[in-house]
Amino acid sequence: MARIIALENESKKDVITQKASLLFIKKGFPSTSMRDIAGAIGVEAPSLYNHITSKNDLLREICFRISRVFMNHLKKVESSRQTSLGKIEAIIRFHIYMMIHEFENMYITNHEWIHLHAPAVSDFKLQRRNYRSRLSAILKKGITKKQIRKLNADVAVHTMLAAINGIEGWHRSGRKVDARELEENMVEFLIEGLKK
Amino acid sequence: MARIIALENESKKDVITQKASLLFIKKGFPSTSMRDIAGAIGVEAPSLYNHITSKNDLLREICFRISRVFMNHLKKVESSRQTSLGKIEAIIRFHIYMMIHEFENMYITNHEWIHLHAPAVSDFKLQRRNYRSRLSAILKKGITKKQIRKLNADVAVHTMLAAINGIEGWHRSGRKVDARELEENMVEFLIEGLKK
DNA sequence: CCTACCGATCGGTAGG
DNA sequence: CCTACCGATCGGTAGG
Repeated sequence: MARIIALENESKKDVITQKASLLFIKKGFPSTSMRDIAGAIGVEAPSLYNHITSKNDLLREICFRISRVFMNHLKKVESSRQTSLGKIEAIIRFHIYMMIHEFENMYITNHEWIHLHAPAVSDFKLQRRNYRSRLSAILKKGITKKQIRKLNADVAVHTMLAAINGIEGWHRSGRKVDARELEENMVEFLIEGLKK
Repeated sequence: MARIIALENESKKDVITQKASLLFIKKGFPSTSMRDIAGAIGVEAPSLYNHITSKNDLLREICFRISRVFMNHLKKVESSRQTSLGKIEAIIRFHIYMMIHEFENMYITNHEWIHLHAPAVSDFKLQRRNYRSRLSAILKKGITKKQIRKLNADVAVHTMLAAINGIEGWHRSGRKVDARELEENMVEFLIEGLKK
């Protein structure tokens, strides 16, 4: 019984998060009011607070869930038996996959995290910095082993991640590109730019 | 005399725009209040309205000035005598230059344009679309002439522009990278990815 | 350039 | 899940 109630709460919260995500993308986090979210669901704003803690908490959960997913993936890649270039390609493909299949939460994480509150915002920045410096380490190893072009590794990491995050422009403009074609073209562009 | 007053008004307006830009970057456009801007200058909020029309108008002027600069540059490149790859490199270098030297206004234009009001927002999207499809045309010509790798041109345009706009991450994190090193590494990465 | 102030809207709480 | 409502804050105007 307690189990059923818990499940009902979770699913209602998921509905809120989902509707909120779409509005955050459309209007931005600060311009989306709790009344907007409530209206999209069909309830009054105060009712939302039976399921969530605060508007900012909604944002926090989205950003940290995405952050966790990338951290877990990175750990697997780091401990895999592949060349450095192979690892980078796996990471690139995973970022592309996430931009396509988790677009809403990716967009919000990439753009609205600045509105996180006091401890969360610095935790988030720290995780991000850590993630990128570990990518940088993989690139540097690949450069040493002459698999990767001699580039400034930090510049290369920022460049390739930004390029992939640019897939958002695709969703926004509503252009029709096959996901597979997008992935293959982007991977070729980036890998050929990196490959020695 | 009228001339002098006009110049004074312009310069005061420039101060407002400049201070507002910094706040828009730090807090986002919607979360920046007119009181924030006024406070940063040292006046009361209503005083701002002697120099500007509205908060949204401030955003509009920033976005359309940047848009105009890119359109003018593109026109020059299009009519220049260079290979397609040469044109693309010139455009890449110009985008990098702008991201470094006009960072504040570039950041706002890239991120906050969604908050533009009714006719401006669609004008802006139209200009953007037009600009990108003209870059795409240059790429396609380069592919036909076998100067450029056979890629989906729209994907390539989005990818390279997003990559360059990613320079914002650099400013934000406050990392120290020499502008010249940043430019050369990024150009090499992107051009080698495009070159046949 | 200011003070005084407007109507609207915000996130969130009380109480049921 | 609702109504009723809070204090705060918003963009902007009036009037000087």
